[in-house]
Amino acid sequence: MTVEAISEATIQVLLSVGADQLTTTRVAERAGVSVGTLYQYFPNKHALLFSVLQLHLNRVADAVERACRENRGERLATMVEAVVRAFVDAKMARSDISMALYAVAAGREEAALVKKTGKRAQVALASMLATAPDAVFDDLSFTSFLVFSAMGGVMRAILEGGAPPGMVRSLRKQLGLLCRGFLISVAAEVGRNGGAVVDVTTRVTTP
Amino acid sequence: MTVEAISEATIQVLLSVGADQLTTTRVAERAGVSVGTLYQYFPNKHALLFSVLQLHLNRVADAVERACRENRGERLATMVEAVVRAFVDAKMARSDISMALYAVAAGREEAALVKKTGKRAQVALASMLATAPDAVFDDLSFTSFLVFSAMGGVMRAILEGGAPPGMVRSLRKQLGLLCRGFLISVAAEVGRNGGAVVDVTTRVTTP
Amino acid sequence: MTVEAISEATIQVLLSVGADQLTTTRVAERAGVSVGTLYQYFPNKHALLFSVLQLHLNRVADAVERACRENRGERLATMVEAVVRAFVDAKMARSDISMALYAVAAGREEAALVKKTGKRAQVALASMLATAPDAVFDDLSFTSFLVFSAMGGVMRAILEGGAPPGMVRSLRKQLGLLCRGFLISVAAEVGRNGGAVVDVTTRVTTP
Amino acid sequence: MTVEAISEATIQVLLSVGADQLTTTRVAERAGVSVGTLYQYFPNKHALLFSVLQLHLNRVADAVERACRENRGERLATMVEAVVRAFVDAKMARSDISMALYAVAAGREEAALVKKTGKRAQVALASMLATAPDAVFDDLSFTSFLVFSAMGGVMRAILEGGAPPGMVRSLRKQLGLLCRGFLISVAAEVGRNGGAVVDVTTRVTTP
DNA sequence: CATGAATGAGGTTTCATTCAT
DNA sequence: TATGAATGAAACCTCATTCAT
Repeated sequence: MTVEAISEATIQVLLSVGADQLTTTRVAERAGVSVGTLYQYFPNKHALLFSVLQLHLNRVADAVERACRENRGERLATMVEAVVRAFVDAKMARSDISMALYAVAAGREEAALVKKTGKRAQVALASMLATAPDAVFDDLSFTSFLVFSAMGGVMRAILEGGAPPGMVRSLRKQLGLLCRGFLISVAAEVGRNGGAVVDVTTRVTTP
Repeated sequence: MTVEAISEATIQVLLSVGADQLTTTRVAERAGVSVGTLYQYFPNKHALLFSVLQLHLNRVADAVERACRENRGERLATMVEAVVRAFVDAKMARSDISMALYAVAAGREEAALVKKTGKRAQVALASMLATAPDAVFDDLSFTSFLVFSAMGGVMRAILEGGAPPGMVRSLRKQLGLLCRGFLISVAAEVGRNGGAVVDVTTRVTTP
Repeated sequence: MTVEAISEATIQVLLSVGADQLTTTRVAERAGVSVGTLYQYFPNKHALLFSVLQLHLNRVADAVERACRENRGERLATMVEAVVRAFVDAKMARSDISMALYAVAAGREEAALVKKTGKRAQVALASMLATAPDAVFDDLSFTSFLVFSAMGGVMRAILEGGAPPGMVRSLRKQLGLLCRGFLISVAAEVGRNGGAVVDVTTRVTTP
Repeated sequence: MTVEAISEATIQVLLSVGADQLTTTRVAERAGVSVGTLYQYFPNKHALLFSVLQLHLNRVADAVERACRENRGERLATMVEAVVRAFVDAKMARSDISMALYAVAAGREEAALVKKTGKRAQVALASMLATAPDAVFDDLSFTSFLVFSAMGGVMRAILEGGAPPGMVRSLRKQLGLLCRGFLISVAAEVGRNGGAVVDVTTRVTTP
């Protein structure tokens, strides 16, 4: 389809020449259509970029939401593993797109979109975490925000750093440790303050 | 001084109109000088933005490096607290600059600079963590990378989300939990795999 | 056509305001198009001027080449008359262009182009002169160079001096004398040095 | 002296970067003074270039004038040899200057100066030729103009072509042939038309 | 619907010139 | 007199967008 060709071309141009060398003409050329055609599907350049960004962000948020939906009531470790896997896979499925869009996400409205779409994932995350049988949380909204933004930060650093192949597996594990470690700490904190019982898988003991 | 006025004006313009409405003329006006003067200190627009970014990134990396230097040999909890404090304070000292520069960091060379300067902080982090008496790590380089990029991701989300006042204290604590939780988990992993002794402050026990 | 309108406008602007008051905007205005259009046909100002110069130089070189081609084997006097006529006519056909372009030809690359295109004419000249039945030459390459550059010098002086009307006929004659006189002298030189036979039309004798 | 240093620097800059890369700052730098100083000796850029051109043109015109003055009453061949030598030597004495200034001479006022100064030389030339015992001329003004502009054209082509070393001697001879050949032809023409007696050194005969 | 030549506002950059020190 | 930072008009060039075909 023409629209898809243009969207895809946008990514390609973004990757090959960068965001500030991206011109509507170049995108159209790459898509194999004329500028005029591009403007028949997108009212202006900004809308084009915004649309592409939106598509990608939604894909990621959807993946996270689905993972959260499917893991309600599971143990914390399972939840974390599922969410991390969903997030990493969604980002990595088209890592080129993920990378390309960091440059687009810098704009004002774009940043707002990133925030808004992220919020969706965070809400799903919080909603799932509330059902964990082995952990109790204090401020699930803020906690989810931290988990999600930490994952996002690592993901970005990985992608922009030029992910070594086979890094994905390792990344899933480490990101799992990061999230689980944090959630356990937070839950423990709650336990300490409020006497709640915490049952965690990872036990660390002094000899 | 003129150069500083221009650098500062760059931040102001970045914050008030955004990165792609930033023009050299506008920056010069804001700085109270003429365009010509701006070009006597910066060869071109890109160099101006790059320079401002570099200044900021170095300030942050320096703060982290110093914290790492001053906490060698301390216990893990102390280290984490110090680094988180240094990082958050450096970012928050001029949170306007931090925010303004996210839009600048999207460029190609800029991203490379972010990576390079981040590496400096990560090296310092790794070097410090290696001296922790109560934890042993496997792949300190990657671990530091994760800690630093997670902190960066959270920081960015906070800043772009419009940090609520009084969030800083809470942020320091949560970021501390995030990092400590991760490091403990990682260290525990090592202990499990190689039998190394791990002595952590936070103990989480099942009843 | 648009391209021709722009080329023509370039000449007009060159003549009306001079080379260093020539701006791409002014040329576009004169051509009745917008700057953008100009830049769709010429990558930059330099290319525009270069192109116009090239066109003119080629026209002159072509004229000379044709004259040389058509007069192989003729007597020296005929050859000279034909070449002078071709050269003068080509320059005078659009004397405005000829004049306008002296200012353009001053640049580095432009001078190289002048030289290169001139060389073409000189080669044709030499090739023709070699077939003259009534004269023998020593160094035809250098001789042609002298003939061509002398004609060029005179032409330029005439044009920049503001050619009086009806000067053309006189000019053709005088330039003919100049070239023929030189060629005869050179041929005579050869005759003197090497004994070659020289048969010239113009005989000058002491009483 | 400062003025001379600046004039010389102008030539150097002209030669090293070309006329349209020549800036007053660059000239000042090369001269080892500040822009301010340059402006204390020359009211503006144009005056600077004009002055340098004027100096050079006068040097050449002076040389030709002197040669003409000193050869009044001599035979045509002697006159020609003297003038050619004077002209070539004046141009070659500082061939770098000669070359550098072609780019400057393209301007409007500059072209006028070239014409005006050339006129001086032509007048001297005519005045001398009038005293030749062995030739009679019709339109000495136009004839001198042709001789001078032909020499100028050849000179320019030689200089811009990158004069091979040792070309000078050859050049003097060929330029001599060119001028003498022309003058003889012209004089012969007069003779033919008006019956005047012409006594020339070069005799060309058919076997 | 598709095309792509034309548009022109506006951004970046240069550089001759000034003037306070 | 010498300096050189500051000036700002103006040049070059780009590119999002339109519209006649």
